[in-house]
Amino acid sequence: MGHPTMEDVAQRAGVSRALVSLVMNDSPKVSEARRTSVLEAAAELGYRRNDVARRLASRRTGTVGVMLNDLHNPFFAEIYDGIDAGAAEHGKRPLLTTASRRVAGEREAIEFMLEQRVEGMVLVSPRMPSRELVAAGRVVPVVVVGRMVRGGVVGVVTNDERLGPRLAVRHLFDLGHRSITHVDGGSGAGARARRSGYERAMRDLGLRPDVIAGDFTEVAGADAARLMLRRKRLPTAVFAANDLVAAGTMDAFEDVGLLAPDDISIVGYDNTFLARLHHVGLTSIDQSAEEMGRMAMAVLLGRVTGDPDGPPVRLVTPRLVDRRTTGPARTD
Amino acid sequence: MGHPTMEDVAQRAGVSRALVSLVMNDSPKVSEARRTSVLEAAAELGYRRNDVARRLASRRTGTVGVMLNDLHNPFFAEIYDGIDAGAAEHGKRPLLTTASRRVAGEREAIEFMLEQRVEGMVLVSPRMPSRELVAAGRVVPVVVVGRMVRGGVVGVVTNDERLGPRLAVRHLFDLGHRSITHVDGGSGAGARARRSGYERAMRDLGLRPDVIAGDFTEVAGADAARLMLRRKRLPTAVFAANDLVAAGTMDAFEDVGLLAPDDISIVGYDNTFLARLHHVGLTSIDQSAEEMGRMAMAVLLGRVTGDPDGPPVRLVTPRLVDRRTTGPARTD
DNA sequence: GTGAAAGCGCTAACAC
DNA sequence: GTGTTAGCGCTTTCAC
Repeated sequence: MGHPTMEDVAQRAGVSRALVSLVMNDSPKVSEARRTSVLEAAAELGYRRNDVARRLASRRTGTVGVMLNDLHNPFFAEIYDGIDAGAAEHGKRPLLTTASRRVAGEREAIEFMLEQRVEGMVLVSPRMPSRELVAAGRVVPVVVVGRMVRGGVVGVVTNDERLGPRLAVRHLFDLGHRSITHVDGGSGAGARARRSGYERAMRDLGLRPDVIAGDFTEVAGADAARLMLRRKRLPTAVFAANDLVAAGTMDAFEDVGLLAPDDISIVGYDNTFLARLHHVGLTSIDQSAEEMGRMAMAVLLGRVTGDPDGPPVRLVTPRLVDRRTTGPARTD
Repeated sequence: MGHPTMEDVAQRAGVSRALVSLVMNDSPKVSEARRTSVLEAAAELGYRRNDVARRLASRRTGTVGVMLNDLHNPFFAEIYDGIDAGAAEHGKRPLLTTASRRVAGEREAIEFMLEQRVEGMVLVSPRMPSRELVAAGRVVPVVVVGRMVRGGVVGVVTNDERLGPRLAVRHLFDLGHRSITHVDGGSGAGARARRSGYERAMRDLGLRPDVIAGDFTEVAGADAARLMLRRKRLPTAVFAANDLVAAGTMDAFEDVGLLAPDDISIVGYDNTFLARLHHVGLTSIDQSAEEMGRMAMAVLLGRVTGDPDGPPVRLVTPRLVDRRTTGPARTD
């Protein structure tokens, strides 16, 4: 097979293998003459270091695993931007994996990363039981993004799931809405906390919570909307588990001629580019994705190097971004 | 450091290291008794195979590299679905990397994958010069998705960039449009071919092409729209390089009160979920992303195993999906 | 069936 | 500065 080795380079340059290694790692204690001839030999041979061997020999992999639960959710792409930037700043290479929103996919991804001997992992919106996350956290440092995991074994970066829904509900309440339905995220990461936050916020205002089971996808949002349409009374507003759900909900309502904000108000979550598109103009709860990603990497690396700076749980403060899908409650 | 090794397992089970290896690889020639005791010992120790060592020793990595140029473009997520499925079917693990739409990012990603000794790579929409892609293709089998690369060294899966733009232009022409501006993809993958296809289609209909330089992003689309607005005459239709550009264009037009399809018609490309959202309802050119991903993996694996089945270049036939952003040309 | 032994390509002391 | 020598944790003949 092709790939030349250090041995090949060493022979061609007439030096020892160790010297080649030193050159490849930019060691200062190599004479300029040697360095040049080694680099020349390497170039001629098309040598490229074998990171597999390197990792084995040096017993540090220099890579951190990153699992994105769903590549289709733009929110995760934004989080990844922060993770990637954070990793680059610290000289680490992220090993990116995905789970396709399946718990089995998450297990496979985690197992894969562990077999690659990553030095730590950041898991974005995993839906597996906390117990399993903690188990993973006992093998290597782990930071979970997008949901709470208690016990202090794994680091956490997430937004305040009490405040976010409260902002949404309060905003709608102030617009006169009293009948606000929540389409939740089903078994998705943080869905339960978000639902609880919603329920609490509703009760605090003396309103009756109304939850429809969903998932963090457009399809789930559309299904939920159709379910609402079959009921005898339609809510005046919908608080969706995330922007995708909101989009799906709006779609299905639009199919029967109901438009936001005139016929029904809609609030999303995550403030993704989808919400920001002017002709969508979705009112949404922002939780600064990129910053969360960067924060996750910072927390992780602190734990990897053994000197954590700051607490293991970081709570980001969400804020409401008011756009065009919310307005005064319709009066039937 | 933690991680137990095969040696540890072997000692605990009272067998040799080789036997443990056989068990871990499900070799049939191991007695049931041994197998059980080895697996028990492994479980007790929390043994997890070290894939780094495994790959070094077996000199096959079993992984194929996948580079997605931009994690934010939903089109790529859909392509990845196909790639992932294809890889799974063939027992390969994809090693996912991203490039953030920068050529430098692409080089880093490719270099990284090569250092990991991937058995092959599929590069989704790279914007680096063909020369570099061919160079990479001489190191390991490479399949490029989303643009043409000639010479037969690297495999190619892309759509017919003559037909796609032609469908768009023809559709608009049939609706009475004669002034159709193309916002192109700048230096993005396939942007040039798409632009040429547009120009040719226009000329074939006796129309004068009008191109505004862009990029495959919403921002570029919005910029282009604002540029058009500063001109003396507005086209009656816009053919955007992709759905993101189309969305950005629509946004900027909407800012000044111009709506599709009444004031201006818009056609996108890729038919992503964005176009499919009902309240966007973007007319777009579909190129079956998932199938392309699956195809790419099939072509790649054929080349990896040395028995390519079928030609190295696969041309997918695009089709127009007519939605709500295109209508009769306005008559000034 | 099972074990011994020789690597895989590299790093990291340690001598010189 | 440069070379020698052990490994890193595993796979893979090849005997027994």
